[in-house]
Amino acid sequence: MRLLEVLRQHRVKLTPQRYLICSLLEGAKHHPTAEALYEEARKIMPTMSLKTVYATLHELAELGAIRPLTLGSGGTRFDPDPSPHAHLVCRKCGSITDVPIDNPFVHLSLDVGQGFSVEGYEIIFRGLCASCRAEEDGLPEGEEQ
Amino acid sequence: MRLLEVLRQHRVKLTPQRYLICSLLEGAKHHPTAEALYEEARKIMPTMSLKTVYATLHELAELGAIRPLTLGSGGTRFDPDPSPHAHLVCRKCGSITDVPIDNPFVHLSLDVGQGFSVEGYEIIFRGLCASCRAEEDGLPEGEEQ
DNA sequence: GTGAGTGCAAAATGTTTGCACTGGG
DNA sequence: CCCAGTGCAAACATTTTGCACTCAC
Repeated sequence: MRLLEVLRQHRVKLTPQRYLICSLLEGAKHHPTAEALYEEARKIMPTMSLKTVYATLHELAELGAIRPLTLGSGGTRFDPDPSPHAHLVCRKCGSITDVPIDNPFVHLSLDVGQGFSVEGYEIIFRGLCASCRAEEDGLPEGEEQ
Repeated sequence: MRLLEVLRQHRVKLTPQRYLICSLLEGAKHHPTAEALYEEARKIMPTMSLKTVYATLHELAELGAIRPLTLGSGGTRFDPDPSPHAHLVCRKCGSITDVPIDNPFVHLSLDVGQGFSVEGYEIIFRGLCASCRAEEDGLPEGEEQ
């Protein structure tokens, strides 16, 4: 498992808590919050503390193994895939979908000028996902989020 | 004034508080926080409440007149320029600089596939600004952020 | 008797918990 | 007010240390 590998390589002690958090993260398809991971973890290890979840997520982020995403509402989310990709955020259902950066739709140069040396970047597309769009077009009734 | 125009067009009542916040925003060169606007506003209207500042900023954002930026630390910032541009965020001094999107360094298509209809996007480059880079290269002594 | 190795408890180290608190919104 | 996230001290787990003991030679 990738995340466990990273911890091992950095001589971080592999406690049961860290093990559990890593496996939940790795299995998580889409960008969970710390709170969500905490709930999941408690189903398996009821004594798990929220603090530990945060601590572990910060460790993993520090090591570059995961990416924290601040998308504007509802707390930081964590992306178990640290490789470059953009995120599609649906304004209605809040879903977050990945888009590879190396596709014809997105192109960035790391030389942005102004003497700025780029170390990383984030791209967020906001809008409506396919299913919410269908809903909004199809049945215009009570479409509050 | 652009922001006032937008409020008027949407039949939002033009209270003295909203008027003040709009003018401060419009004058602000670089991405103030709600807190900063609040401080400014109180110099002129000492009874202004932080709550009102937030409310007004959210209204303006809702109408697409300004852009909230969640850059990961130090509170949400508000960009009075809603036109497409990326942001360079310096990890050392925290400065935020605009980069036009329509330059050779950045290119995005609004058709990102997956049935997602893009309504807006954000691009954040993280790294070191020119002056912090000079500092870090030049005098390697106590370069903690 | 001596050196290699074992058992065990105390000490040290590192981790987790729980709760109170802060600060943004 | 509410909620995401943090600080802190106490609880806990694991590793290391010191030392007394055993056993083979």
